[in-house]
Amino acid sequence: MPKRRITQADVAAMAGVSQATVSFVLNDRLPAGVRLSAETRQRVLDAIRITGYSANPVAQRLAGGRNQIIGVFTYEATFPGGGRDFYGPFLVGIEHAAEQLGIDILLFTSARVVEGRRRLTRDGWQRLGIADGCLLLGQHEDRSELQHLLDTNYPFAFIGKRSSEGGRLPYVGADYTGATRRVVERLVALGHRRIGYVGAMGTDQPTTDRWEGYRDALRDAGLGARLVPEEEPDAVVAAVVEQRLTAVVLSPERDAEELHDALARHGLDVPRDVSVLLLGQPHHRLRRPQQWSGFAIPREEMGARALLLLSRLIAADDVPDADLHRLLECTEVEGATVAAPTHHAEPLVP
Amino acid sequence: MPKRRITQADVAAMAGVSQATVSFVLNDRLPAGVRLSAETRQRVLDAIRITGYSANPVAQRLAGGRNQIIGVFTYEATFPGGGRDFYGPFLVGIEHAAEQLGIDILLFTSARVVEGRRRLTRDGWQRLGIADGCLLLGQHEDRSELQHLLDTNYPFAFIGKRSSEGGRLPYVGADYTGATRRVVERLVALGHRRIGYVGAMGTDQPTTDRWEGYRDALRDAGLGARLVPEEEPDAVVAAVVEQRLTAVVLSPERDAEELHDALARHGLDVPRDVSVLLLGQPHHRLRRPQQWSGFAIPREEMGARALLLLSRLIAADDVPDADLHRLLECTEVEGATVAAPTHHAEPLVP
DNA sequence: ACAAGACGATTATGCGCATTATTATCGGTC
DNA sequence: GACCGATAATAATGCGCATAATCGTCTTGT
Repeated sequence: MPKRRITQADVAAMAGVSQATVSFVLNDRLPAGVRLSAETRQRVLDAIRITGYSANPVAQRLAGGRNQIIGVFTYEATFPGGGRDFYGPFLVGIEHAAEQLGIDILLFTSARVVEGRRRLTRDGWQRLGIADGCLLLGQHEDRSELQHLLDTNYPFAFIGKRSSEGGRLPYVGADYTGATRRVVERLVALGHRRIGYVGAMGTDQPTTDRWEGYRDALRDAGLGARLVPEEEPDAVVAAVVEQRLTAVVLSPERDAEELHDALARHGLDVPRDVSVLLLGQPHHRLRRPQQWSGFAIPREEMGARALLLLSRLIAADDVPDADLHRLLECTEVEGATVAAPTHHAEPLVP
Repeated sequence: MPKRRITQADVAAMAGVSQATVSFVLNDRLPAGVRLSAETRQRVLDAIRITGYSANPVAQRLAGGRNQIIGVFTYEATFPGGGRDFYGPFLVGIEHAAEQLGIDILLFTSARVVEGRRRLTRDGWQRLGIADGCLLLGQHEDRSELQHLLDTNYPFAFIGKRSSEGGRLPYVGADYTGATRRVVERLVALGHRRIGYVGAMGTDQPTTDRWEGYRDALRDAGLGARLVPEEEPDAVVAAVVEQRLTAVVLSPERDAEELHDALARHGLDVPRDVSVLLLGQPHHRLRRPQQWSGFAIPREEMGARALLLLSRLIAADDVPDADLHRLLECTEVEGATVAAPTHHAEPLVP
């Protein structure tokens, strides 16, 4: 804030035109019925350059214009449990794209966390208005909020697939289903026949997607799905032993290292006795440098592309439906926790 | 954005008062010459509750009020080289405090990066105005920008010590000098006599502070300072050998792991032959889980406290000078890279 | 010579709030 | 009964911009 900010009125005075004219030139979009001569236009442009004018984003927004700010709302609290480890990469992608586009990022940290979740309260809705649009991320299922979002015509986009609300929610997600499928197919190709899915059977999109990929891959291979919902590592190990699993795919909320240790305590080596594949980056902090096999969610790219999508939605309201949704491929991670099943693990009499 | 946002005018209508009255009640601060009866006040309060009114932050700001948004400006680009690893923790602290205070965070990612540094251009200054105040972080020495900041009376605070501009720059920093001093004293107590400082002799505050702590600790112990400015790990090792150093303190920009490997290649073990202490968290990503000895900068706390300081500056403009600056203690990290010097490393004839 | 456009702008208004200046009413005083 | 100080509020203004509504001045056709 310089001593006296330069306003459109200042520019107008210098160019010898009205404030409105300056606004027209700046937005490069003449309302119907308004015309400007090339010469006037140039005078205004010169004045802008000389004065070093730059728009006041607050006034812009109040007057119903755009201000090159996009909001980021995370449903889950960002910190407890090192949440930033998970959200961080998305943020990096968002910021990277924002930098390219000359956009500022507003983090809605003021929305109080209730029961571990941020909510879009009345206050929250009001605050969204500061930004031209908003990116939403995190698990969340409050129907009324989603509906409200759609009703208001406020530009927004989700990071992470959202198939509810009749597919009208714009998003950029990752193809968990396909990635899980490929990972399982790889196990099958290696000779694994008893492959477990370790994780809770939730109703959230990532979980159902992963399960779908797992189930379909096994079905296509003529094998059966085996859900291991147990929470406790030792219970998981018990299931592995009991069902004579030679490989498990692991939901990323589960602590792979704990499982690894539990397996070791029972004399099972990874990957010799059991292959372990991680379906996405682990949500907890890794304590050891081990390279887990599985796949990686392109979180940075998701963040960046979501911002790009949102920009389009803000700029034009006639974005084709097909462009509203985008699934990015996950990268397979070779890692060191997968191997062909050892012979003795194979039942001699299937 | 609900269908029709509720404004102060709506509340006023319901309470049967004027819009101004609502504003007075909300801000809980009557301008000289204005009085409100307790009864009217209550009616307004009720109307606010019933309508669920919540202020429009944009209008608030345009009218010269506060809007509970604080900006964060980082001088260095946030990403290249995994910068977020360094800035991340500050951000976490800031966000944490922001959540407590009900404040939103605006990241000024729109400021273009020129020569690896973000700059506060005219455009940047203008954009700062969106927020009530701003936190600045990163190395930076542009005098004119600092002066401008002071001139405009815009509330701001630095994260990281800033002694320039006659001590008028508010900051929350870490006590590099004291931490370095204690680390060196610890080495001396262990019996080390030839302790090198590995790092560039820059003019930036962290560097000069660390050097000061190092130099003073050695001086007080009657020992001489030994700067090892070499960049190349092998060159550093050469200096270590040549000067028969038994310990080195390492500037965090240096890659400790590379140095470790270079030492190993020359047959020097850490910490048996050479103790290595890190003066702060390493700026690069660690590839091995080794626990480096040294000290840790309380980055999260710095972020949080800086936000608190900024809040005070925004709320009241009569903050005592003494409260404008704050140095936090660094935590000493025990680690596994320090040990007493082995006898054979000690010169028999000093 | 005069209406009908085309041309090139300007004036006016409002966004939602903070704040300043102003007004209205009443009890008491000289 | 005119005057004053309190009391309790309201009207008016402006922040800087986008945008709708309006207004001159030329040209051109007839």
